[in-house]
Amino acid sequence: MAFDLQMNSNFPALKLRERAADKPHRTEGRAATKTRILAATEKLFIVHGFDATSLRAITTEAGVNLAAVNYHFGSKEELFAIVLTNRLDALNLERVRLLDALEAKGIDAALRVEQLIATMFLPALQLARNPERGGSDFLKFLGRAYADPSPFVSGLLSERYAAQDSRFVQAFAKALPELHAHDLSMRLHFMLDAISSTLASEDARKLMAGLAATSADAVEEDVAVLTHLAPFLAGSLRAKVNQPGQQAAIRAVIASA
Amino acid sequence: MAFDLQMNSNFPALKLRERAADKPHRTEGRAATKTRILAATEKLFIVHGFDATSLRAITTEAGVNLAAVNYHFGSKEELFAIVLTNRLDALNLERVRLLDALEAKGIDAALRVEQLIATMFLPALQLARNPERGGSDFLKFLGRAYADPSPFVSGLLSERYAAQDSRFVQAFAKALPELHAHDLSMRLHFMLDAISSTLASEDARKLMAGLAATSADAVEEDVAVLTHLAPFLAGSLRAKVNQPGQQAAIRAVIASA
DNA sequence: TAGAGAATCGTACGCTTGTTTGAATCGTAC
DNA sequence: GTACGATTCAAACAAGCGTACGATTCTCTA
Repeated sequence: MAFDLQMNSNFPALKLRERAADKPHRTEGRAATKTRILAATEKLFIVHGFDATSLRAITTEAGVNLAAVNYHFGSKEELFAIVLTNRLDALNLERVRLLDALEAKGIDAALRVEQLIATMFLPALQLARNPERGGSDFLKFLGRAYADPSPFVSGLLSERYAAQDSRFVQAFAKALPELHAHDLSMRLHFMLDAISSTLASEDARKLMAGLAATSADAVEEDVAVLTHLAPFLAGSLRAKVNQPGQQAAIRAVIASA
Repeated sequence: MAFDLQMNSNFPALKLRERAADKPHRTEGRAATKTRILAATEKLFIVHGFDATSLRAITTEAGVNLAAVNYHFGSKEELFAIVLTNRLDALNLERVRLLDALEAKGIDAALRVEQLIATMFLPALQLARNPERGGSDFLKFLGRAYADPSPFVSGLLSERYAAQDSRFVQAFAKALPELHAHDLSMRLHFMLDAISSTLASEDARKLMAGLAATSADAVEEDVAVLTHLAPFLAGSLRAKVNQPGQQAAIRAVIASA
């Protein structure tokens, strides 16, 4: 298990030095530039990812001068670090808060896995209903972030959220004691990779929207989505290897090759 | 279902015009340059993907002149199209051949899903044992190809292999008649995304290598890998929504939020 | 052996990238 | 009202990219 428990990241991009722009002379009389840059960055990141989003595209979208990014944020990486942590810190905080609550009240042994899955994904669904958090774009953002191929993005995520991730790995390990550690690790990786690329793609989100639309109430929306998602994922996590007959079926396929 | 059945792709990058270099003057007296470029391209693509692999990196790795790529292949896209189809045509041909064989002999109704999964992944495992096909690097290559974010790569794959993909979608639909078409489509997407990013990552491949290493025989290796993979994936495909008690468990989580 | 065409080479073009610079402008406090 | 710091601006920087071109070298054929 390659997780370590340090909470404060020392990821280079996060050593945000104090910038001149951080102590504004004027009394915050519309510091619109920084805000507009952040919004434009998020919007373009959702569509194109880190590498393919240029500073020129961002500043054009925001209607500000090209040099504004480096003036206000220092570099492209520092800008994206702020955009990413703005959204994801809240998410991960809420996730562990919910996990704490679940573990405090004790969990149904038989449905532990489904409840852990619900705990992982409910905060995202709830934040996705808050327009201040980007509304339904929040899910696209999430998918992009965890599927982004840039070493900068993946490094940032794994450094900053290692502790929270480890909490969930341990909880799943307790809920699935018969599963070897490396099998569990593989399956969780699997699960998260799949979720990420699904959230990032347009059609899968439409499916989820279809599920949610059947009920107007917010809670019922979450129930609808999670009752489709949880058994599906739990089924894969709980699957047993070497069921009787399966070996024979697979050997039959190999034989016809 | 957005598949169409045309076999011959008209994807722009595949309209490979006849190049001067294709009809060599000399009787193939070491045309090492083209081969070395192809090998270097594949090697670097595995590590960095399409966008992040520059022609200068390729030609340096291959020890040839920068202009050699455009001379022998016309463009970066045409070069990568050849590299990709070289490996993937053989794979997909073998996949449908195995599917034909399976459908001809009739499949065990109860284990249909496992057998279809085995049919999808066995050819990759077998090719991965052939040193001429890149050995174990073949799996990394596969993962990179299907996880690559470049529109060029994803467009090439979906255009060229749409027919084969459709064959498997139909076979799964027959094996899982109770699953709605859009649920099946979502879960298959899920499955393939997960497999791709897993193959592309180093640690997951080590896990699979660990499984395979327990048995020396080639067939037993495949059996070991597939008996771990198939039930896991089949479990997620077969999972039923709205099992009794699950809704309640999920509502309990929401209540503690 | 001479010539023709294939192959390689160095080099440069045009473009885009992130970043930097120095001057112009703005807002506020003295 | 003037002076100062914060902010904006146009412009340019160096570096990297894919591609193209003309000259040179190589290799086989006539």
